[in-house]
Amino acid sequence: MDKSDIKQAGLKITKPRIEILKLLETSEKQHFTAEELYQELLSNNIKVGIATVYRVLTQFVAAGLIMKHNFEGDQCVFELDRGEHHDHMVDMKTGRIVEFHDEIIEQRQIEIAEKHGFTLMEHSLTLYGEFK
Amino acid sequence: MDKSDIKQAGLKITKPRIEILKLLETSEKQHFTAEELYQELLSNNIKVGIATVYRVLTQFVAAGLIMKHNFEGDQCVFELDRGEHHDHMVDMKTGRIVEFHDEIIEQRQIEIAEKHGFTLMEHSLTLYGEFK
DNA sequence: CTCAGTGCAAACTATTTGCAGATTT
DNA sequence: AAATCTGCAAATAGTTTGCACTGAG
Repeated sequence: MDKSDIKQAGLKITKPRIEILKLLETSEKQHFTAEELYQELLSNNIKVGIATVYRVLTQFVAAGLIMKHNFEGDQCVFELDRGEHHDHMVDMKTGRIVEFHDEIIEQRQIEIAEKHGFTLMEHSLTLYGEFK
Repeated sequence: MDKSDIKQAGLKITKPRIEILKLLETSEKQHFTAEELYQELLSNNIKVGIATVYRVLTQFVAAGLIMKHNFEGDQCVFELDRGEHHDHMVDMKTGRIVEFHDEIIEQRQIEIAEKHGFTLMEHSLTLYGEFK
């Protein structure tokens, strides 16, 4: 149940929060900019302010419910954190985003970090190109 | 010689361009935000406007002289394109940036792209953590 | 001399914040 | 009722643009 996640994060269960989480959970599309979420809510006749969308997203990121990505371009995208780490391929023409995971790369990163005396906390790998 | 690079890019050889390129070429620091470059130029008693710095950087990126990176946070960083591809490790405490290159990871990315019918054009891999 | 380049200030875009009223618990 | 949350509008931060002047070729 989604609502309990909100509560567990120490946040009150409000309409904007429920609806944003629902969108991220049930949409076919998995990655949204704040603006896209905002527009989507409006289309669904849910009145919210864009400021609330940003605030809620920030809180959800802090709570570990969702993740925030900084792809190329000027907007960040958000997606539900389903617990399975993955990286992204971004189609530069269409904006389509596909996820992937590769153990060899993951492993290599750890080795490289060790070799450099670097405590690896997170990483971001994004491939840019075009789907045929 | 740096000036010829500017000319080859179809740009006139002007003070701001020469100085920005020189900074990127000769500084110990390899990665700069637009603001840092601007401040550095001012400290060296070179009068430029921040708008010019942004314009010149954009032109240099288009010309392939420099590269632009979108690490976490809100500012982009620029570095000279020395032709040798590399990825980055960013120290989240100090901001220190160290470059690395790993053939296995590079290779893996190509394979993954192929497997997904994706024409890989560029990629960005950044490790976040802390140097010991 | 001509056209590209520059500085300045104003414009823009994405995001954040202050505040008074509305909602959750 | 108390504390959090919300919408609105104003504020920010980074970056871009319009314009009249300057400087490179």
